[in-house]
Amino acid sequence: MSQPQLTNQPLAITSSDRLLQEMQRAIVEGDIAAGSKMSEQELARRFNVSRAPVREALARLERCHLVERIPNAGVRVVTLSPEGLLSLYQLREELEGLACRLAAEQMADSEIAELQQLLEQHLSTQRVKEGESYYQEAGDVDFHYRIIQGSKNPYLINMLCNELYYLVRMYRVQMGMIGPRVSRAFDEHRAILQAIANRDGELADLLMRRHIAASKTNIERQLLQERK
Amino acid sequence: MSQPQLTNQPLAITSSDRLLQEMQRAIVEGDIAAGSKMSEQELARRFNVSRAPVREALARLERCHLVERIPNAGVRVVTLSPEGLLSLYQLREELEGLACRLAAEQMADSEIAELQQLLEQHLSTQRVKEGESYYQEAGDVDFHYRIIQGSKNPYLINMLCNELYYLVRMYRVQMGMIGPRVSRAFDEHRAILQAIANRDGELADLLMRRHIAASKTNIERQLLQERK
DNA sequence: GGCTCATTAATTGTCGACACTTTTTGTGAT
DNA sequence: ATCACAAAAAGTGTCGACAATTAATGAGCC
Repeated sequence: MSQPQLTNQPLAITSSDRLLQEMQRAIVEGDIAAGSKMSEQELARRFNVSRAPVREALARLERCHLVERIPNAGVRVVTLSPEGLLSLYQLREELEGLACRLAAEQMADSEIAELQQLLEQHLSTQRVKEGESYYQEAGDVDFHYRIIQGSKNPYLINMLCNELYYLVRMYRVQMGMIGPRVSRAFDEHRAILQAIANRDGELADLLMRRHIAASKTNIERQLLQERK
Repeated sequence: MSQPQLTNQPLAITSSDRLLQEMQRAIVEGDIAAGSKMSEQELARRFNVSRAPVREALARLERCHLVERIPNAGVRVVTLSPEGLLSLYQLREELEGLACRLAAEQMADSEIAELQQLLEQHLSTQRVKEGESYYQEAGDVDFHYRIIQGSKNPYLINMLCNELYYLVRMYRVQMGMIGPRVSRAFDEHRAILQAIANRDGELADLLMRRHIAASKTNIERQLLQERK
């Protein structure tokens, strides 16, 4: 039940890989504040490496939209905003909808069966550990991840699993939004998978869009609640 | 009527910017063969710079899917394939369709008017220089570019204008596909823009998907013709 | 006191050199 | 001749230092 592997490189091989993972985690979880500026030298000192791997890692962070870089002026962590969240989820709806449609065509029967099994397993685990949100998050990630992989479209996979995933997670974490919606999400997952099993791409597409839209409004509500 | 500016940095400021542009052009136009391996040292010698900016440029080339990098083993130019083309255009259909839907909501009346004017201008230029494909290409790029910008969704803009654009262009160029389809494409452009002007996002979405699908089958036909 | 401009400090971009990994070459055995 | 294994060559990853650019500091003027 471990966190699924979202990158091709199994474990940190090189220095910059380690850095990347550390900084991804730090930014996503807010250890490095949103909007703050990151000095290359400071990071180099902090992690006991040269500036070269730091630059490499920063370039990759920019790639997954966690930092913004201005030439000759350095990088700063992105700032979260309702508009940003909306833009991000607009894309997710479209892309994951497409992923479902393709998965309904491309996934092997064995892959679908595996995923069904995994889903039931998550559900039982969830029932035991009621309210323990981490497992929900892990299960949710796992489900979406497998469907995206099932689309067999390498560009789509790269966008969702490498370029957009961490920012989505950052929004969720920093808005304290890994919350309830558990049983409902499970039901929605099951319906989506059933549509895929029936090779009904259109329906799977529609259901996934609704699923993500629901998640979006859920976060938006949370966001408004904090500001009132 | 110059090539529209697809990147935020107006002109090459830093060394790696220059390198990036040179290599993008070289790869897209086939000066550096698809599938060939690129040595950092060799590139450094060839462009009279150190390896540092070369690495920077290569990282950005990877970002727009023009090269693939294997840790500790170097980078090689991507290879073109019918499957790759299909995957790419599947995404484009979806993303540019979304761009149209958003543009229908977000574009200012003035922006739409400008684009209409530009389109007519392209058409007249095209009629004069019948068959001169470059102008067609430039006009096409320009049209799509403006609509994408009109979506006002920064992630969508980045994906289409920075990450996918050059690969799309590589497929078109290396398959000798900047060809006819001129007047028809213009008509399709006009219909799409009209739908946007009418604030009919649904229709603009549909028309754009068809427009791209037509372009795709056009390239596929070309590809099959070459192999017969 | 606030603004402009020159000077200083800090940060990024680039360079050449070294350490480690991968690939190639070459040697010997089956 | 083919294959396995070892040595060498090439290439990537990392390091520290210098050059160029940007941001910060302070003096002078209004």
